[in-house]
Amino acid sequence: MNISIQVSATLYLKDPTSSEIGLKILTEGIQLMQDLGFEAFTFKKLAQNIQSTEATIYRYFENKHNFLLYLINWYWGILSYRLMLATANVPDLKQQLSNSISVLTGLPDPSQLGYIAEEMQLKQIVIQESGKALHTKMVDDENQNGIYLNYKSIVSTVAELVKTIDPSFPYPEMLISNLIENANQQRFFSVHLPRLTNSSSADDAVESFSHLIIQKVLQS
Amino acid sequence: MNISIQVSATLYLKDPTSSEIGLKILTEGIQLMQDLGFEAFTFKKLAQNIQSTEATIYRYFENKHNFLLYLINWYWGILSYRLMLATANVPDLKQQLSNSISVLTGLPDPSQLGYIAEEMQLKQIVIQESGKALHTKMVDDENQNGIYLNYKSIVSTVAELVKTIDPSFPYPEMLISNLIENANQQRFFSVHLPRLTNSSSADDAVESFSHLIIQKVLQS
DNA sequence: CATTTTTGATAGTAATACTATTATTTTTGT
DNA sequence: ACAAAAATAATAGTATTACTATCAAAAATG
Repeated sequence: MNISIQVSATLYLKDPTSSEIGLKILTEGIQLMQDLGFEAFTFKKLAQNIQSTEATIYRYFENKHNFLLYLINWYWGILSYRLMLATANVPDLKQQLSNSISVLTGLPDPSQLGYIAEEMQLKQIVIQESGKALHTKMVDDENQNGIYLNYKSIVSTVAELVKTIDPSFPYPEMLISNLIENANQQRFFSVHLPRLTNSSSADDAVESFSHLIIQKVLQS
Repeated sequence: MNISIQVSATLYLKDPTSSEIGLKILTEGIQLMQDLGFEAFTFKKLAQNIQSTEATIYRYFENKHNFLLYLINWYWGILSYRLMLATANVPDLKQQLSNSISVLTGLPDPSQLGYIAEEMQLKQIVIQESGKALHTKMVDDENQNGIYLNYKSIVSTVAELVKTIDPSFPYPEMLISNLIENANQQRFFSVHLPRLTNSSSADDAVESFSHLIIQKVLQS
């Protein structure tokens, strides 16, 4: 059975998970977004890929910007869910935090609890494209529409954990959002600008770095 | 007298600093890029702003993507220069590192040594738009053309400092590129998604956070 | 001051990001 | 099973963008 992940309803005109063709838009859209990148991705090309028409896709999504936001929101929904699983029934707060950092900065593993098939592809899209979705003149409106609630709730949850463990630490939200953003950025660097990082594809330096920062920076 | 900042020659067709109209493209272009954002910015609009024509601007820059890369490269050139100034004749390595972190993560100050008029505007553009320049299918080619040399050299220089101070620290490049990227990201968050950060516009929490990380993470 | 270079003015093209219309197919409620 | 409603396909059309091309006028230069 599939777990339903919440995606803000302001992001679509018609719920793509409610029909065959909607699901095809999602699965083929993810693939095409990865293959072409956001700028070369068009609804026309996607329509051809799924043997449908532009007009049909436009009935689900207002434009490709909103489609990208949908995918990103979906990703944060998945992470939010995995975060819950990873901390449930863990009595020790420091262990909860450590598990959270692994979920947020590590690589998803198909054998992991709560793994969702699309997660790896969505993560790639978040790494490659999320800056283009965020750094727009529309951010403030979109934020008001609750588009970033999933993300903000993740940061807030883990930052609360930090506050409980070390109430004297002055920048809990900054610390967590930094570790999340850094993980994605460093994974991008390791592929395209390896001189800017110490993350090789072999070991998971990004995750280790994150744990190290937490361990050194928090008093307990 | 103005200091000349090196910008990679592969980024322009004709050096914009070599003519009146070229300089106008730069100064008005920076302004318009800030006002409109990268997606709404066009050479046509810029041409109208400087009472010239699209064709003229196209003789200086191949397209707006390259124009943005030029601005970003210019910014890293300025930082690179300020980094040199801030560490010259400072005997203590730890003080050199601390000064470097201030240059890279703090806000420029007009009364500061080596301040360049355009720096603040360029910084804003880097914060808002640099993800769009970087996260493209062309990164690898552009990297080969030396577009990122300024940035890589900054990271490398400061990472070397880290290595000298604490040879046991395993992720020096990651640490520095993280602090640089984080500073820009957090400044964006503080304006648009304040829940994700602890940076208010009043104090400079971003810079303090960066110094704190360095201090806690390195052994000396 | 003749020549080269640069710019201005204008036109044109292919692609993108949509909107609109109507016919056809699919779904659904009874 | 069938009428009504909804969804989709097919097609056309529009404004804008991101350029390229051409040629005359102006400016710089040697």
